[in-house]
Amino acid sequence: MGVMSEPRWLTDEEQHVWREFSVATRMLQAHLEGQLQHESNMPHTYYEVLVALSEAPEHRLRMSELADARKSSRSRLSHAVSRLEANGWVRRESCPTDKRGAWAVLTAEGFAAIKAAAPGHVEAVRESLFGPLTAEQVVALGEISTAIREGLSPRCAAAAAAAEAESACAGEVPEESFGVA
Amino acid sequence: MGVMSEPRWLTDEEQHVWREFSVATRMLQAHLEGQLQHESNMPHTYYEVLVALSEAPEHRLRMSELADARKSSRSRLSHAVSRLEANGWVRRESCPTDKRGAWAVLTAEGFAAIKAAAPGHVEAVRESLFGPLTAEQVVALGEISTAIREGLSPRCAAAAAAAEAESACAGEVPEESFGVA
DNA sequence: GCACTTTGGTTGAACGCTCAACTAGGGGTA
DNA sequence: TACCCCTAGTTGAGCGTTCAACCAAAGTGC
Repeated sequence: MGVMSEPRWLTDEEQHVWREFSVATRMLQAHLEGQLQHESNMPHTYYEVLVALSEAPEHRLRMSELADARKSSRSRLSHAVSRLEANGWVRRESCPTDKRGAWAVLTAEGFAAIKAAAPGHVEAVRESLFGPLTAEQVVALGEISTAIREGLSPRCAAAAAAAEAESACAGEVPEESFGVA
Repeated sequence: MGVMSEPRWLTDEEQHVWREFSVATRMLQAHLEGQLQHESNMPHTYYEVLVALSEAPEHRLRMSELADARKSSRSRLSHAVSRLEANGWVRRESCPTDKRGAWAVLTAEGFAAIKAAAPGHVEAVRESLFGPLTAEQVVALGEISTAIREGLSPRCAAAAAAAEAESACAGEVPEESFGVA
C-alpha cells in the first residue's frame, strides 16, 4: 500500500450495474439450484455432468474432457463422479489405451434420472432467465457473456473457440439432447 | 410425468445464450473469488458483509437487514458473522429495544481489512467484467440484470424497488464507500 | 393473564468445493 | 535400462452453504 495513488473506483453507473448483476446472478443461481434440488434431488453441478455425458458419443467421456467441458476442476469432478457413481447414475471404466485415464459412463439409471429432471429444469431456465427478457436482450446477453468469457481466459479463448467451431461443424450432438446444462 | 406433452425445450439460440451465460458467470465468479481469497484472504461473501456494514449508518446493521441486503440466508449470515467475529472484523451487539435482535457492528480492524481489500477487488471487477464490454453493453447488462432480478422476486420486487428508491432519494451513503460488493 | 403464532436469530450435521499432497502411468532422453 | 518430468486422476482435510431443528422474545386473540 503506502504511497499509491487513489485507486480508481467504479463509476456510479458501473457500480449500479455491478450490484444488479451480482444480485441477479446470485438469485438466479439459487433459484435454479433449488428447483433442481427439490424436484429432482440433485445439485446443478451433477445435472450438468449428466447432461454432458448424455450428449457425448456412447454416453461416455474421459474425466478431463468432462472437467474441461464445464470449466470445472478435476478434483471437483472426481468427487462429483464418485457421488454420481454411488447413486448408480454413472459408472467408471478404466481406459485400456491409457492406464492412467478413466471414462465416466452414463448408466441407464443416470439417463432416466436426467430425462426426468430435464423438463422441470428447462422450464425453470426459460421462465426465470428468458421470461423477463426481450428478444434483443437475449441476443445482447449472449454477446456480453461471450465477451466476458473470452476476456477471462485469454489463452484458452483460442482453444475454446476452435473446439466450439469444430463441434459446431461436426454436428456432434448424438441421440438425444436435453437442451440445457 | 405420464401423459404429459413433449416439454418445450429451449431454442438453439436460447440454448447457446444460456450456456455462454452459465459458463461466463461461473468463470467470473471463480475469478473474483480467487482474487479476493489470494490477495486479501477472505471469501467474497465476507467481503460483501463488510462492505454492507461499511456503508451503513454507524457501521452497524441488524442481522436481518444484512441478510436481506445481499439476498443471503439468515443462517449463512449467522455463520459468516461468527467467522468475521472470530477474525475481529465484526462485533455482535444485542439490541436493547428488541431482545431477540442482534446488531452486527464493523470494528476498526474490519474497516481496515476492507479498506485494504477494496482496491484490488474493484480493479478485478473493472478488468474482468467491464473491461471486455462496450458502453452500450454495460447499459444493457444493467437492464437485463434488473429484469431478471425483478422476475425472480415478484412479491419482493415492489418492496425492493421501494427500498432502493428510498435510499436513492435519501442519499444514505455515509462517510466512505468502497464502490463494490 | 394465558395460549398460539410469528419473527429474529442460532446451531449442528450433511454436503459440495477448494487446495495441496499424492499415486501412477506415459513420454522423452541418454 | 534408468532417470526425469509431465499428465490423469484420486484423496482427505478444511471451509462455506444448506437444511432442518431449535430457542427466545414479540405480537395476537381471548
